[in-house]
Amino acid sequence: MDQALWPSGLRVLVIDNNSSYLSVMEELLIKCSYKVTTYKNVREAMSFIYGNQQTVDLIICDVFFPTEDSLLILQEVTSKFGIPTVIMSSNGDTATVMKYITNGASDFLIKPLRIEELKNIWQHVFRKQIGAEHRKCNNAEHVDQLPYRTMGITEATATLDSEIRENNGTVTDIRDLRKSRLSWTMQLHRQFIAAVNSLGSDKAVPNKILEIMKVKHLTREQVASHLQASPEKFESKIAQRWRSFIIEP
DNA sequence: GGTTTAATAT
DNA sequence: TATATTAAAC
Repeated sequence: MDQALWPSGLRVLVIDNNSSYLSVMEELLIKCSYKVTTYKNVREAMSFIYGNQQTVDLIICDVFFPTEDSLLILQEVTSKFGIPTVIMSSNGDTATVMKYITNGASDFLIKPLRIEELKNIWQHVFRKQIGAEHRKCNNAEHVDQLPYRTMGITEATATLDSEIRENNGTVTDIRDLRKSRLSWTMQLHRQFIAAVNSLGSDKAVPNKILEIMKVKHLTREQVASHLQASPEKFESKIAQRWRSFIIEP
């Protein structure tokens, strides 16, 4: 293969709680002549990204089952900074892969990763950029405006024109007189999840979530309702019970 | 008495 | 099914 064709120096951030596999990944990626940064948890990795903006081109992240909210933190950051994310897992059942891909992951790779696969991951960086340009030209609705549970990005949905947005895409107002009830869009849901995560899963109550989200015309009741329906909340509760079950039987 | 959550309604 | 509303529980 022609070494010159590879985008050497691509800055890759790897997140995996298994430190031995983290070093395996680092070794493989360095062989691809990428620049590698490694982190053992999502939280630290995200603060690195916030502190060093535009120094990461691609993120490779392990699925941290059962605390899947890490994926949602990733989503928030990647959508904010436009960094493509590749998910890796030893378990590659179709439902799981589908779930991550439809939630914005650029690729889903099965462990153990071969260097042949890593040599090609740079394509996601370009694909993402091209996709963004394409969306701009077509004046297509943004993925963030789709309902957060939609399975396919091709599904047609009316845009919420009166969702007032800032430049970074953050929803600041949900008022829409055409709609009788609120629709939780991808972006609104991300902000919700970000708020839940910034509190703990134990301290995440409707009032505090609402306070952090800073979305005009969003009510405590709406947040409460969403919190009940939130699969993330549900799953983290299961995880919590799991832990307490294991620790104190 | 406000807030949260379970249950129920739409 | 997703969101809203009710009402019990905290």
